[in-house]
Amino acid sequence: MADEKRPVIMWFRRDLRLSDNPALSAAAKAGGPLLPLFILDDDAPGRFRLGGASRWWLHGSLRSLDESLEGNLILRRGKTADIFKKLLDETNACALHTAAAYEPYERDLEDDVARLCKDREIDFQRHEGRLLNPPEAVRTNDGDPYQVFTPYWKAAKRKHFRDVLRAPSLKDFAKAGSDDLDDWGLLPTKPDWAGGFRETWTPGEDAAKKALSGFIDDKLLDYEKLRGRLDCEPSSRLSAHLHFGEVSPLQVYRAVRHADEGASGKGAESFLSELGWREFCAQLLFHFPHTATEPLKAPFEDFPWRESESDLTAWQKGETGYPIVDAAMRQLWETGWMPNRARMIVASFLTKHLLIPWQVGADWFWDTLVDADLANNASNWQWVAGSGADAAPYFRIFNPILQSEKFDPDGDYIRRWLPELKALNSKDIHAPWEAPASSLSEASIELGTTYPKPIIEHSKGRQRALDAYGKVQKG
DNA sequence: TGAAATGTTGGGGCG
DNA sequence: ACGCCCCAACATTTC
Repeated sequence: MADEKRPVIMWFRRDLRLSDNPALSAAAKAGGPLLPLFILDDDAPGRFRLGGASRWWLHGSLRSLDESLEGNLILRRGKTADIFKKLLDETNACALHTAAAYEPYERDLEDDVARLCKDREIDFQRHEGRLLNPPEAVRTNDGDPYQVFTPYWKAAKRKHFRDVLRAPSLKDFAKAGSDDLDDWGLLPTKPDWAGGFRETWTPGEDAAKKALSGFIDDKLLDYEKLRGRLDCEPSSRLSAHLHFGEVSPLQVYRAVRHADEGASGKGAESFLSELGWREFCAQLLFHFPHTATEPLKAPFEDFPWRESESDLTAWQKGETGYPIVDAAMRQLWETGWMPNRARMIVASFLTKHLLIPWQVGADWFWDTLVDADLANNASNWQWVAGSGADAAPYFRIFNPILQSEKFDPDGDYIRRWLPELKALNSKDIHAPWEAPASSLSEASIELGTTYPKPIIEHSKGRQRALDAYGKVQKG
């Protein structure tokens, strides 16, 4: 076995937790002093480089992980391969453990490191941990990857899942030079746009566990009934915790199943299917890596998208004149997050009413979401746009007014994020341009001044989208 | 996890 | 009592 004195590296990536971390448990058992490492590789091209909101979260998550490791987390910044060359020379490490990654760019980095280790006869081990099922594991009878969600999830749930792992006890740490986290500049300074983030979120493994148990105690039972509602808070809000691996999908799966014993099972099943979508998206990106930026369905390469800087800006700033869209976009800007239903509504509005490419919307989400995740982002945008797997048919166009009436019946969500409409009554708040003049003046609203008129009329936008779709069908 | 257009049915008002 | 029309309510088709 390994020389007792040679350190064992645990390469943390998006698995910033101690419990149920197979790579960490293996590294801890390996014998040598543990060298926990995180690398910030900012040379990543375009879509693979961390967005602004994610950076804010990562800072908190690393701070929390370092505390759990009693200040022993080693931080390095630069090209991954270069850092390992140096670190392996410095420390004479004998082994390197990490959780296997499944995104295109990350896999390349991982392969570079694997080669490096092979050259130096260092034991490199990839472990599971990011997903319930590794992407290769769930296949159709023909051996192909699934492209339809329902049969995918049915097959995925039948697989055997390992047991949840306890956090290993860690005593013997290796020493090595580390950057100061504050020098990485992950937090915004001028301007500090993260005030709403700090009020809304606590990154880190402890907070992730609290969020999970809080969700199970308070929301799971009614999840099926209330999912989609915007005025109450049916969401687990676990997305960013899951993205950074502060909690594993297996921990979530087991906790929810356990809590549900004896109950109807409806809430649990419906919530776990969201976890299923996460798995489904991850395996789609794994098998079809080009879908990070290109449509899965080829005809969409010729889709007649529009280009409109002013429409895009209105959407980004939450000034489209459709309260439900604008409320969601403001929530995103202020807190780095919005609920799934809201994401569908704003994505449908951008790609269908405005005919702006889904990639442009995905870019904005990438920079503004604390849970920005390459696989989820690409697959879900393509799902809405109609170019993806098991996608919504293109003619499925959300009516933002009906969605608003259905999922925010009293307008509470709108009022929360659009203070300028605060005084408007519940009946008129979904479509202020149709409100009687008296309602508007009572609420001190002047359309076009205090709140915009709709940038496009719904029926016109709908018709224009249907025409564009017709062209794609012909081509 | 859509919405709109179109079709069908049946109760009730009315001459 | 009867036929006619209107229209809400629901179902089906279409985009």
